[in-house]
Amino acid sequence: SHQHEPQLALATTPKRQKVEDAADGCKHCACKKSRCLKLYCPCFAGGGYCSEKCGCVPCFNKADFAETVQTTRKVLLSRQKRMSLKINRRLEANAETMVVFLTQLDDDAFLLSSLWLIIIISILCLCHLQEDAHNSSSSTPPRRGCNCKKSSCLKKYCDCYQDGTGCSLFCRCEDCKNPYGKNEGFMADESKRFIYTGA
DNA sequence: GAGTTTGAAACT
DNA sequence: CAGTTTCAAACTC
Ligand SMILES: [Zn+2]
Ligand SMILES: [Zn+2]
Ligand SMILES: [Zn+2]
Ligand SMILES: [Zn+2]
Ligand SMILES: [Zn+2]
Ligand SMILES: [Zn+2]
Repeated sequence: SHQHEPQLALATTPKRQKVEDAADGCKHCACKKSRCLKLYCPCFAGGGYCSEKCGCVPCFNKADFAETVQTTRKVLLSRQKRMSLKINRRLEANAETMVVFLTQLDDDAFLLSSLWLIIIISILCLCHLQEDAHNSSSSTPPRRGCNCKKSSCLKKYCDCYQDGTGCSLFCRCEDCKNPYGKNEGFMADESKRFIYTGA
C-alpha cells in the first residue's frame, strides 16, 4: 500500500534490495559466479547474510565467513565512496560554473533561468546527502538515477520503476516513459511555467 | 524450464 | 572517467 506514492528523488530512502521481503515476497538471490561477495548479490548489497531460501552456490555470504564478508564489504563500499566523491566534485564544479554564468545575465534572462537554479540546487543537495550518508556509514547513500537505454523505464530493469519512483534529473534514461514520472518537462500553455514531470 | 534481454557492478 | 565485460535478475516463450 505504501509502494505507489510518488517520491522525491532526493529523499533519503534507503529502500533498496529488500531481500527479506517477509515470508510473502520471498525474494532471495540465486547467484552462481559472484559467491555472493559482490554487489551483484542483493543479499550482500543489502547488508545481510544469505538465507536458506537463497539458491546461491557457492555462497560465502554466511555467518561462517563473517570476517571475509565484512572485509569485502568494507573494500567495496570504500571503492564506491571514492567514485561517488569524484563524481560529486565534478557536479559541484559544473554547478559553480553554471551559477557564475547565470548571475552574469541581465534581469529578464535571469528570471527565466530559475529552472536551472533549481536543477543546480538539487544537484548540490544530492551531493551533500551522499557525502553525509557516506560519512555516517549507517544509512545507504542515495542512488543516482537510472541509465536505461532500451526499456524506456517501463520494466523492472529500471530501478526507478521498480521502486515505484519517478525518474529524476539525475537519470540518464533515453525515451523515458516511467509511469511514476517521466524525466521530461514541458512549457505549460499560456504560461511561462516549466512543468517538470519527473520526481 | 530454457533462452534472451537488460542495465548495474565490475573491470581495464 | 570512458569503454568493455561480467553478472543476476527481469522478461519472453
Ligand atoms: Zn547472492
Ligand atoms: Zn542470497
Ligand atoms: Zn548466497
Ligand atoms: Zn530507468
Ligand atoms: Zn530513472
Ligand atoms: Zn526514466
